[in-house]
Formats: sequence, structure tokens, C-alpha cells
Amino acid sequence: MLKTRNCGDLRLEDAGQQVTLAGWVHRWRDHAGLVFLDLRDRSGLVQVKIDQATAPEAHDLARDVRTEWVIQVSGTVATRPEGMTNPDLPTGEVELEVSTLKVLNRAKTPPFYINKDENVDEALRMRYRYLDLRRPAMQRNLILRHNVIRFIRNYLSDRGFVEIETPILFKTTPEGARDYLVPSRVHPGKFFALPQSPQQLKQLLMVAGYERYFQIARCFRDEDQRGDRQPEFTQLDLEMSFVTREDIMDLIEDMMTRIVEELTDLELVTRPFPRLSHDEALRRYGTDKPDLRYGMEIVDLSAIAGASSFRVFTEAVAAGNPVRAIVAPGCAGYSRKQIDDLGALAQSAGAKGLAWMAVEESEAGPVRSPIAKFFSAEQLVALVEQAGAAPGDLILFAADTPAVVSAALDALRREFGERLGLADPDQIAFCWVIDFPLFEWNEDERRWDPSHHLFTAPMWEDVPLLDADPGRARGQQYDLACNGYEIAGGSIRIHDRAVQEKIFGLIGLDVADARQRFGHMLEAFEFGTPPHGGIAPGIDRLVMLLAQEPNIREVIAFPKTQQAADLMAGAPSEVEPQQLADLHICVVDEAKG
RNA sequence: GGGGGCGUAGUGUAGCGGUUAACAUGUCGGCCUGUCAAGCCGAAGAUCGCGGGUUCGAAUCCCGUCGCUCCCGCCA
Repeated sequence: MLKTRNCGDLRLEDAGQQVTLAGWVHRWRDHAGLVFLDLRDRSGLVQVKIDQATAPEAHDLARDVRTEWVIQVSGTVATRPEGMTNPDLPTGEVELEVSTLKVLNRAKTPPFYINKDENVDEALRMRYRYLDLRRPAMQRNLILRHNVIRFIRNYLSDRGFVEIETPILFKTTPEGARDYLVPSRVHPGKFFALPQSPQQLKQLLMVAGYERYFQIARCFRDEDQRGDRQPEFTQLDLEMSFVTREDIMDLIEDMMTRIVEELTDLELVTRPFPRLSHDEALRRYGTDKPDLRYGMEIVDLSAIAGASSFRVFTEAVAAGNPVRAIVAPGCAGYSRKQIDDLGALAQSAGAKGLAWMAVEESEAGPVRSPIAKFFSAEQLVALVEQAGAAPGDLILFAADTPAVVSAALDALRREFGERLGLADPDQIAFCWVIDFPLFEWNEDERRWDPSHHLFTAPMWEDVPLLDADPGRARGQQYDLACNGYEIAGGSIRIHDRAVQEKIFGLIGLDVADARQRFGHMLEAFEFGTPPHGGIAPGIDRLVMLLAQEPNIREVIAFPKTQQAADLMAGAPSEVEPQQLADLHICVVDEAKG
């Protein structure tokens, strides 16, 4: 080894030891006769002192050294003189008194600071990702990610789970997300698909009798990006036989709790994890992935609003739709412009408009609002009370279909959560969302779509509803939400061919289609399939939250941009004509049509 | 597919119709033996993303385009 110790590990008790360090020059301070270098390796920083009087040759070299040069230094760990310690550095009580210095490699001046936390243009970071990853903050994130994955592997292995790899080259499934396709050279005109998740394969492993499977699985979905979505991402995929949803939820809850407690300093504020029905989550928070670090719950004001003379409200209530609101504390003084901006936000979520009332007492009444005139004084008082609003608060109303009302108020709640700093970044709040509807009605296609996936089992007591009223059937699905993100979704699966075929029928797959696409699954289910279920936490999102980062790129070594490109390597790229010929691919020039 | 934001020395920002485009930091040179975001002195460094238009005059306004990003759609 070119080094005997790690920079960041040196402490007072190492004083007097002869050590060799190697690393990158983080910063340099040249005092002519005395040069200080902060030497960095993965473990951290330590100050290195090169004194002209005691090490003239090393000193000569050190005066030319610049940031990010790779050097090797040998010398003695020394206690720093009185008053010269650096309390901001774990190694701040010692320094290395260098006797010899060797330049292992010079470095160009980096295109952005490695030694300073500064907003750097994302494109530049991605182009020089290897330098970006050199920054201590990124190293912390990737090491945390490693620790989370190691913890998961140990935790599950200790509980009888077997880690099994499944193919990356698999079969297209037109349901769900768009597939990434891989052309087959051997089979002209045919394609593999990269897995959106190992869903079918893990169920087949249950048929195969492994009982407890997991995999740190790469998944691929060719859909548009978000801060929490990349075209390739990593899931902890797991599946268990002979279990109920309680067994899986208990397992994951315990594992997540321990991960937070053992690997982070975050405060876990919801223990045990609350369980909300899908319906309740939507009514109280407007979303199936609520951020429970703060309140500001949605209130239903349909009764009072419906009795007013404001037509938007009365017509909504008459049509069986809700009028709901959230209360923004202390925001009654908002300007017209600020409220218009909130209206635009609500509209981007699908609302047609945004009604509001500022709670402030005046001779005109208890509120200031363009719609106050449609309410009696008594109604206004009742409304404010029912909303739980206090003087100085701003009440924001949405009246539309339940889905639109939820979407609009969810967007507003998240906006205020951020704007008013309601969410404590040092807290982490999990909750389970259960009792999802098994289907969603697809108006365009005039059929039922599975709300999770097509192997999700109905609640057993709801099986009769599959014939009578499919929209009311609930699935044995469970999502884990955390700080406003969906970080896991799972279900108990159908293990019965008859029920599975009924589901296929409801979602508009006829027997021939189903056989074509899922024949291997249907066939497998006839060979003694155990009751089984599973879940798949998203590793990227989980680590993002544990690392308190705002997007998953910060916890992925080499992420794609929003346009699904790799700016460092320049992928995707054109390929040689011969490669296309081998694959029986002909590229159509879009410009020529 | 749609909507919003951003793009100015290596980097981060200011300037938002009118002198020579400013500040910080980095870079280069000089001084400096206790600094740790070292300090002091000096220097270099910008076709204001790209193309077009409006104007006597454009970094600034308009149109287009490229890149990054946030959001809606999409993501079983």
C-alpha cells in the first residue's frame, strides 16, 4: 500500500506515530517557509505541515502543489500547538509533520470546486461526474447508500431470505410503463425488454418454492423523468410465501425503523407507522403519499358551502361533489398577486379556479373575500369555525370532483409546507396506505385498469364484488409513504387461476391475449402455487430521504438527465451501420418522415 | 406532448435598453514560518448558450433553437 493510514482517522492518540498518507490536496496555504496542505482521502481531511527548516526537499515540492494533485506524504503525527487546533475538523487536534513528499500525479484545475459546497450547473456536474463524486457530500451519500443496502442484505439474510438474480433481458409487457427494448440478433425482428420490475419472476420463484426471496434489482421504465424518477432505478424487490399483508408490513416497518435508527440521525416521528386507508389519505391530505411531518389537513366544508348562494359551490354540492379547503396559517395578508399564483398552482393541478377567504375582522364581517357576499354572517362564522381557521389565516377552497379537489389541495398543501417551513428536514415520517381500490375506471378505453398491477389479489371478502361492482372491490395492496414520497408498493398476489382469469377479463384481456402475454404465469399457477405476496421499496428514494437530498440524482453514482441522457459518456449515441445490420434494424430519419 | 425557471470570465453571482459588462472566488506572478474559506500586492481571464429580429443603440425587448431543471400529462 502507498499509505499506512487514512487521513480522516488520525486522532490525538496517534501522536508520535510515523505514518504515510496518500490522497488529494483539498486546499493549500503557502506561508513561504511553511506550507500547510489539507490532504483528503475518502475518510476525510487532515492538515499536513511542511517546514522548510526540517524538510527542505519536501518543502520545495510542496510550494508547487495545487488543489486536487495526488500526493503521498510521510512523517510524524504531531499534537498541534496550544491554540492552533481546528474544532471544525475531526482530525483538528493533530497534524502531520512531513519529512518526505512525493507527487503521485498532477491535476488540471477542476472545472468546479471540489473543496466548497456551491451550486454548480447540473450539466457541468454530470459532464464531470467523476469530479462531482469526489466531493465529500457525494461520497457521504454513496457510502450511506452502500450501508443501507448492506443493512438490507444482512437483515433479510438473517431472516431466511435468499437473494436471487433474475434476467435483465426479459419479455415485453405492454401494460404499465413503456419498455426499454433490446433487439435480438439471433431472432430477426424480435426484441427483449428490460424489466420494469422482476414482478413475474419473483412470483415464479414462489411457485418454485423459495418462500423468501429478495434482490437489489435494477428496473427500467421508459417514461418522462422527475426529481424522484430515473429511467433506470433500483428496488429492493422481495416476495414471501404463506403470508398475509400484515406479515409483510410488519417486516418492512421493522426494517425501515432500524435503518433510520442505526444509519441516520433523523428523528423518526411516526411509530408505529400510521395506517391510512386510501380513501382517508385522499380526504385528509389529497394524496396517497402524504407528508405527515406536518398537519394542515384538508377540511370538508361541503355542508356549509352547499347552503351558500355561491354557484360554484352549490352546483358542486348538488352534483355530489365536495367543497374542501385548507387553511394557510398567517397568510391572510397575501396580495392579489400571491393569491393569483396560488390559483395558478391549483389550476395546474386541474382545478378551474381557487376561491379564498382571508380571516380578518372588519365592519364588513369576519372575512375579507370576493365570495363573502354569497354567505350570511352566520354562515361565515360557521365556516371559519369548521375550517379551524384563526384570525390572520387564509382559507383556500376547491370545489370539483373528488379527484380534482384532492389534487389541487394536495398541491397547495405541499406548497405551503415548503413555503412556511412546516416540514422539519431532520424528521422522517412513514405511513402505510392500504385498502386501495383494485381498479380504476379508464374512460378512454371503457374498461377497468388495475390500480397496482394485474396480479394484485382482491380483498378476499371483496371477491364477489368482481362480478357485482368491480369499482368497489379493494385490493390487498399496501404502499409505504414517507415525507411525501411513495417509497414502497406491494400486494398479496392472486395464486388462483380462476380469479386471475376473471381479472384479465375485467381489464379487457381476452383469453387469447392473456395466454399470449402471460401464458407462462397462468400455466405456472396450475402447478401448486402457494399464497404469496411481496413489496418493492425504491432504494433511490429511500436513500434520498435518509440523506436529506432533494432528488435521487444525489444518491445515484451516474444518473441520467431529465432528457434521459448521460452527459459524461454521451449516451445514448449513434451506432455503426454494421451494428444495426446485425440487429436487423433500419433507422427511419424522422426529418424525412 | 404541455407549462414555468435558469443559461453573463474556470466557478458562483450582479447588471435587465445607453460610457470601458461589475463583485466574489479560482488561476498566474510577487511577498509572507502557525494557517485552516489564510493574508497582503499585482496581473491575466467574457464572442453575455446559439441563430434571427426590433431599435440610432440589445447581455437587457421579441421570435426561434440548444442545454440543464421544476411541474402537469405519463410512471400497472
